[in-house]
Amino acid sequence: MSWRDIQCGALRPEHVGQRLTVAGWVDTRRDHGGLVFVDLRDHTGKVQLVLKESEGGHELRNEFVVQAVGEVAARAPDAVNPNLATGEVEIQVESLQILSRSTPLPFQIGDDTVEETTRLRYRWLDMRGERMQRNLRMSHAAVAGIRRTMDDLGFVDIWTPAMTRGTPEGARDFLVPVRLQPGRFFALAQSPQLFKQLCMIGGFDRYYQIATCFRDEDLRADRQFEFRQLDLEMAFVEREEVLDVMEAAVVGAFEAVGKSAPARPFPRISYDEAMSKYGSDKPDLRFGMEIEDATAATRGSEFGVFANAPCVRYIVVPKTFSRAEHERLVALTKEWGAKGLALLSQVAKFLSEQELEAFGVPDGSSALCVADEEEVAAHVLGLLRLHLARELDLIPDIDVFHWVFDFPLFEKDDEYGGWTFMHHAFTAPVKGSEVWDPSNPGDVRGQHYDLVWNGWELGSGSIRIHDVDVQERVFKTMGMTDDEAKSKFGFLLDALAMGAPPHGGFAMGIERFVALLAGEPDIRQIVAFPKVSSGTDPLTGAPTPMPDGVLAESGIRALPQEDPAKA
RNA sequence: CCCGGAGUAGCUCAACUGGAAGAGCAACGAACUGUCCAUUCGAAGGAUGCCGGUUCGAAUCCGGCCUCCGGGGCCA
Repeated sequence: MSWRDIQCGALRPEHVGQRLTVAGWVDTRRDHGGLVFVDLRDHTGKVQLVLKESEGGHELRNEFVVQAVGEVAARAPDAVNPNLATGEVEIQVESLQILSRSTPLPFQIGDDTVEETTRLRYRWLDMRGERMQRNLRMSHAAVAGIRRTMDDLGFVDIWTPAMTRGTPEGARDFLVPVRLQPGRFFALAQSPQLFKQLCMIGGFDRYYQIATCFRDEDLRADRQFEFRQLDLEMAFVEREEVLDVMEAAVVGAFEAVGKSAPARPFPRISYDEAMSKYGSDKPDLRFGMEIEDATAATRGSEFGVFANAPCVRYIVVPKTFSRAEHERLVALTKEWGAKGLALLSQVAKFLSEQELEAFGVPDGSSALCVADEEEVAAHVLGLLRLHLARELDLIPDIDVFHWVFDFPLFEKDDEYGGWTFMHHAFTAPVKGSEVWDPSNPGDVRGQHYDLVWNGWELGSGSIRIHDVDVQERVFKTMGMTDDEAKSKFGFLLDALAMGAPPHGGFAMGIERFVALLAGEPDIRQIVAFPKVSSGTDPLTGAPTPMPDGVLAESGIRALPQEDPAKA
């Protein structure tokens, strides 16, 4: 005997007259004394059970798991429920069995006003609701669509280690102590980057993986400690071929979830344009409000703040600001690193007619100006642009995908004063600039590309270095000695020296992608069991302290921590 | 680490300038044979996140802390 003959949401008039077994959760019950109605729910939907006095319906409570046997009956015309797919039928229960009881619930299933911490603490209940069912199923469908696309395109799914060698550069690693090697640690992989390159050198030509990655950095709406990425790598390719595959994967995912896909090819902008117009390398292109430059026009201004600044930039906002509103924005921009934020109308008295004309602010609008280093002005105005667009509700409900190209290969390292890579150390420089002055590499561009959807960075990729000399030059530019390079990345240098094909690839964050696909504001709605911002799991209570003996076995000892209960 | 917001019954929220902590839903008891998030009646439910201070009197004001959310820093 099976637990059920049919799922709850599948019952239709065609089943009338059949004696069927159904099973599911008690969604609601309406107890009329001699007659009890129960909406029985599973993930496919609900069906109404009708129980007579003798069937034990009074004992049922919300979220009990029950099995019912009965005849499917047509409802009387005036008893049809048009809000239910199964609303034309009901089950006249002959026997009912309670398979599992439930204590009173901390919240009602499907209540979308419940605080997220409570939902996460009782995620198994949250998952019974329509929202998580939809999101996790959509996530599955999107990944299935991606896998299908990759398979069709001849990519080979190769598993790479989660436990690997730590890298001091870039994001912090999660460390794994090793009992057999006391005092030594694996790092959880931040991405399969080097392994997939080795797969190319190993002759696999097209690799992909839905890879789990780990980064020990503060959590955000779009960041968890662990996340998955569509990770792919191709040998003997140019940039365009990689982009083409990625667009195919994105479209494949859209089609798999039944949404109309964005038009290909996706538009492109350069890093320089993104930074100057939008102050961000992942600009939200759903709206304008572009950053403009008034440096030339104010170079000889009598207004010293403008005249003496290395750069004067501004955005024009379709609103006038009160003094209080302006002051609030000033406080915000100072927080972001600006010295101030000038409202053009307030400093207009110091400016000439010509200067004011150069700004060209229409009536009813305001120009908000930052006079500072170019980098600061771009950064601050970029953040302000986003902030005001959200606040003033200027972002249309559309989807914009685009690529960003021509990133610098290196950037200044504020912490150590030297140079470091902008994305990772394995991105190839653009053709023709394979040689540079390691002490001043700021002008070298990399064959790097980012994919952006509505201002979220979905992922990035590059054509990699396949020439061992170029790779050594990159390490050197980062201030690594030959010995250091050899000890950290000797295996890569060896591999590159033994017949490395030209290759390149990409990595796209699955949770970010699905969150946008599902219209969710953060990736916790896409992750079955996410962590909260403090880096803890409210469901299991992890992480937990470990007994000293366990730590000792792994060759480590915990530093004493202040006990918050005593403080 | 920094900035901002929030924390009142199991859940979601009220409580004006400091003046007796309240509602809906859930849970509990009861009535009811056609409801559909049934209805009606009844009873119950609270150290107002924690610690301290001001006050005749604090959910409300002040100080410190905790937790969650958003963001900055950080994050190929």
